[in-house]
Amino acid sequence: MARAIDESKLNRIHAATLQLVVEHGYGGASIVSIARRAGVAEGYLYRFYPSKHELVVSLLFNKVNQLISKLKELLENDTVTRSIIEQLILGIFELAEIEKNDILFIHSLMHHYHFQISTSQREEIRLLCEQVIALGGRNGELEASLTPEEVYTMCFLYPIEFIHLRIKGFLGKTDWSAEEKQRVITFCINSLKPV
Amino acid sequence: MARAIDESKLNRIHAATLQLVVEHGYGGASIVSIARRAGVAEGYLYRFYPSKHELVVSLLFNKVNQLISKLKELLENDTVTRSIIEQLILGIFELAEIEKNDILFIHSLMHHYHFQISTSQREEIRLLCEQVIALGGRNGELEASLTPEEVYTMCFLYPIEFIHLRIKGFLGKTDWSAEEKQRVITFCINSLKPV
Amino acid sequence: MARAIDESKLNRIHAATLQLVVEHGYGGASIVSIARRAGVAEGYLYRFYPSKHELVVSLLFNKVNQLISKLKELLENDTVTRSIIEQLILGIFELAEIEKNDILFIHSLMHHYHFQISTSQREEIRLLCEQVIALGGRNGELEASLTPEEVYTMCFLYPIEFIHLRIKGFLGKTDWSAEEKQRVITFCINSLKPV
Amino acid sequence: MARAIDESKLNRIHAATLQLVVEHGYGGASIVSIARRAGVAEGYLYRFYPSKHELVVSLLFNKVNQLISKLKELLENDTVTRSIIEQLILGIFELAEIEKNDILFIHSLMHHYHFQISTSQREEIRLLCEQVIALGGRNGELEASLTPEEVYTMCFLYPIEFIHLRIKGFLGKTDWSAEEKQRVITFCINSLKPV
DNA sequence: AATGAATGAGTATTCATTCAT
DNA sequence: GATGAATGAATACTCATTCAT
Repeated sequence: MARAIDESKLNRIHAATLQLVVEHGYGGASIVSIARRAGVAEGYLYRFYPSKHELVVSLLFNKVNQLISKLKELLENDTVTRSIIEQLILGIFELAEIEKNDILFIHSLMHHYHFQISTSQREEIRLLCEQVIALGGRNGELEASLTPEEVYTMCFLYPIEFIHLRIKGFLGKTDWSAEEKQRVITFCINSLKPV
Repeated sequence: MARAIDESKLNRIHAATLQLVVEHGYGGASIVSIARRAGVAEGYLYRFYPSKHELVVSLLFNKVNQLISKLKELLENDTVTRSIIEQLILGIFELAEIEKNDILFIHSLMHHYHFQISTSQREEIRLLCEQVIALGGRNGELEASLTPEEVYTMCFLYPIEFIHLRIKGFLGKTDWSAEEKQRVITFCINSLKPV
Repeated sequence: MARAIDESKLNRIHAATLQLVVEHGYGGASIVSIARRAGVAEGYLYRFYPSKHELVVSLLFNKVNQLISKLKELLENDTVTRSIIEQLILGIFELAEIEKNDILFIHSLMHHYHFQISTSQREEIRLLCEQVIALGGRNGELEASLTPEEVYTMCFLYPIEFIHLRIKGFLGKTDWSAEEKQRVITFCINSLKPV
Repeated sequence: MARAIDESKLNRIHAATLQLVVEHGYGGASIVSIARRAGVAEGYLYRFYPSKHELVVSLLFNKVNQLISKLKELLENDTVTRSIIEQLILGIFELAEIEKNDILFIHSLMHHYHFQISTSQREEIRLLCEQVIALGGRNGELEASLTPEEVYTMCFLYPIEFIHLRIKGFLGKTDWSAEEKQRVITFCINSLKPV
């Protein structure tokens, strides 16, 4: 009988939060600015989240889940390690091309003092990296002694940092070509393959 | 003769700032807390820096310079690329062992929205990375088509991220052995060497 | 025929309001919490009261009326002052025993900045106290020069404060015995009787 | 070397807080209004108190202490119970005549949901009341079976409530004559004396 | 009739910065 | 020079009230 929840409002809050955290950092993304950009009342988001922190945590969780799901799916449908890694990194690039704020958002918060990728997601990542190692070990594509940390570093962190450095123009360039994507992949695979 | 600036006070301010930024993040390191820990008056540091931001920027600049100087020195005194890279990474580890806050400080701010490694330092880093590539190319130790970005990523960013992940216990472990340091070096060199 | 107002809903609102004001104070009893405890929608009570304030005022009015009616009834059916006072105070205790929130509610609001016993009720109380004085004067049970204020203080305020002090455990004890009730009555009568 | 703390500012904060709590209740005395009336910056009082609540608690403590000290002093210098009680009540009236907000402030908070006279002060009051009872028992001025609660109620609470009822004009009058003060005293003593 | 989505003015509190001493 | 008293704009969050459905 009361009016239905306007889903688009919640979406706009999410979008505004993501955008403002990317643009001005967590501290610079004030509730007022988020509400204003989303076109809702200041107090509205407290109907869904108990605090600004929780809102951002939840958003981070979802964005990281996207990445994890991508890798999970690849591992289920493919058995060539090289191809899995290639698809994963291409997937991260694709995400950055479609919605570059998603990657910048993850990047911004994974290094922020008050945030961390959740314990459960870290565990999931570790298991997936172990699967990659196991698979790569069986068909001789990867060095056997590889640690999950190394796989995580090269397959997740490295592409994310690469994209971040580019978008921020750290060493000049602010975008990337198809060749450069391939180079990131090659670079990653080379570092993981047996000596 | 005017009284000399009390160097020890300034040093204490620097130490307190570094420590508190690492412990509580930039936002959590308040001027009051910095002044209190340094044992000086709140207003005192404004004699040297126009703002908290400038103080931190300056500190970041110095800490990054340490790293750059290290590499510069190595490049001047050594001509074996492998050895240069090894020494650089060992140097970063050594810094983290002696004063882990230095690395955490750099890590914290290089990803912080309001900070960036300065343009001039970025340029210096680029030139040094090019020198490494040139040297490695001449004696066939490195792939010829390597970009400065790749060298920066593997020789600076990767060890720093590794140390950070460990100290924060991202995947469990919170320290590192001599073997693990060697592994980071090998991993880095493998990724850069010719295929 | 229009649907009758759902009396039970209104009752539940009243009960919830009373309870929450007693438990958390006027400020701590939010509309949401009242509505939730009553099992009605937030907006529902605005059909009956223009504001939270009016709701509470009306409730206070009713609760105070109970007390006034008690005394009125006693004055109509009894002519022994001592017995009237005894019955009144026992009545207040009884109320506190059956539904201690009623007394705590009155107590909480009669001292609250934004509330007051209504002018008309204050007048009623004054008249009743005068009746008590007149009656007590006629049969020599009470000091002739007594003021309504004194009667009000000893017969209403004192028992209410006593009950409140006990329930809150001001000086340790949190309940009262039959003897203690008698003592309150004696104490009250002693203070009002001729010297 | 820095400027000295302006004591008058702190005094003005205390005065403003007292006044505004009396005028608009605890909830109605906002930090902005307190600061504005005191002529200081909003944030200033946080140099002395960690919160609005603590500020008010501390003020209440001091005001109640005044009352307790008064009684203590009387008990040390006098041995006639009647005279002690008389002086105490006259002292409370005097306080209300000099600075009626002090009494209203105590009255407002002693009944407020979030405040209470501190445990230690309640204990002090209990001990003093016991002293009064002991003294009054020895020289036959007071009923032997009196409880501290009864003494507290008649000697503290009753005069405070009386003053409050008058100032608020509960039953019409808004001040009191010397005779009326004497009457309060007589009333109090009568209620406590042996039957 | 009854709901509860949505509002936004209001709250206490923080903290970098200024400047009288 | 060095201090720390004082400022006030900015912050996250609350909640009585309105009104579309």
